[in-house]
Amino acid sequence: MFEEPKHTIAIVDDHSLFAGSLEKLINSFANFQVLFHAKNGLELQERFKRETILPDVVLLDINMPVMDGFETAEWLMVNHPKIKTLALTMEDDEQKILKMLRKGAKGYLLKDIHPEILNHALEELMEKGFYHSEKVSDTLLHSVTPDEEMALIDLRENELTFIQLACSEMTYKEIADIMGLSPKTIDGYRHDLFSRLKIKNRVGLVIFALKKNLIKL
Amino acid sequence: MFEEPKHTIAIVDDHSLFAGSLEKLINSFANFQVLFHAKNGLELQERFKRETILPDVVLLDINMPVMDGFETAEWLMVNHPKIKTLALTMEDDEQKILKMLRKGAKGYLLKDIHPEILNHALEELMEKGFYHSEKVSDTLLHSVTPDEEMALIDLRENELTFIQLACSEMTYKEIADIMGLSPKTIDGYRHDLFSRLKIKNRVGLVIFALKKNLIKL
DNA sequence: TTATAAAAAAGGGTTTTTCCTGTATAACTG
DNA sequence: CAGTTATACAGGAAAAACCCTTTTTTATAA
Repeated sequence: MFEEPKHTIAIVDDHSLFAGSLEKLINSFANFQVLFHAKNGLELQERFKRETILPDVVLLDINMPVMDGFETAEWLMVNHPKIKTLALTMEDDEQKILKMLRKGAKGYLLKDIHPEILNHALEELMEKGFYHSEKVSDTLLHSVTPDEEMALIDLRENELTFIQLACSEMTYKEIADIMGLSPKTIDGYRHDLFSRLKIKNRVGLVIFALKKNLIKL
Repeated sequence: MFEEPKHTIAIVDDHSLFAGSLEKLINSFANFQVLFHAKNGLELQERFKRETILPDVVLLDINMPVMDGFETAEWLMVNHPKIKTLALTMEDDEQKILKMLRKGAKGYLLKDIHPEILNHALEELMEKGFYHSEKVSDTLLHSVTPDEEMALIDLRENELTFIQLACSEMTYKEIADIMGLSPKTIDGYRHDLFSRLKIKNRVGLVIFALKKNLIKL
């Protein structure tokens, strides 16, 4: 019987227990095997320099200490466009999913995963070149269908911080103090976001943040 | 050589991949073995009814669909006080850790775990009766008074309507119009509720309403 | 009917939010 | 280099939110 060579996979994940078991799981699949395992994006880059054989797929966690999933995905897209990146994360934050896809990820999976789903995702990824779970499909639908341009808005780090703080009972002055910026700058953030998000006041901001999972209750 | 009986453990965790590998890991420990595995608190209860042998330890995830970690910990504390509960979760949310400990958990571990740490935690748990990771110890120190559950507040029909409208982007003037009341009356509602609910502004009101399910997103 | 308690309204004040228009500066671009 | 863009920041002013106290209305029960 003809034996097709297995697709190789690199895991980039800081969670040692999870990544360890993930490796075993993947190696049990018929068509896939783990090539190596890196703790963060930087380690991945180093491995790429040393290794002669590169993986077909990179399983990429978003939350990593040194070089996070976004940076790593971007780096992979620029430097190794043929390698398929499958984002893997706890969070079902719509913003993050979209951002990850824009950074070049070919698919997105929540870590709360069943073995069969992972296998299916990998198969799809190799066959069709992309994979999206149901949850992600929903997200994409919501962003494409004009549920207003709300979904397409990308927030800078400062803006995200501002929103999260504005969802507390702090005054803008207090927020400015915490963020080490002038109250006038904060007011600029506020005004800018209000018009971009088409909201009228701080209540609107809280509702936006909740709908987009930018804050937890 | 004398062989000491292993301590038994039940895992309550919705994440099948994680829980599965956790089980294997625990079974590899010298003094511990997994007795069974439940997907949520309800399933745990059912198992407890059926089984004659109960576990020494319950590894309890906070985030579960049907009966979450808090409820389950509380139920265990009331019905099986001898069983030690070790909370296990992604989130390092201070409030949740404290809440979990108040619900009777004997220890708290972040899921991002190393095998040795888990083993150590379990050993400590059996020996000393409790285990706290560094992070949790910090949290405990910082918490002077764990804020009590929001007191049960009874709202009149008008107040409820006001709150619901105030959770939109309307101004108080507009709310007054809709409710057919003077803006000054509405201001009275606002002021009264702010002091009763111990909140500082409208953001606080939205958060209260969401926590109490007075509004949906 | 009258006492009284609660709800509604108002008066009058301070603070915060919101909305403009505009400047300074560094970073990027052709 | 000049021109564009992005970010931080300012002043001023109107609107809304917030706070405290007092008065009127309304309901209702002794």
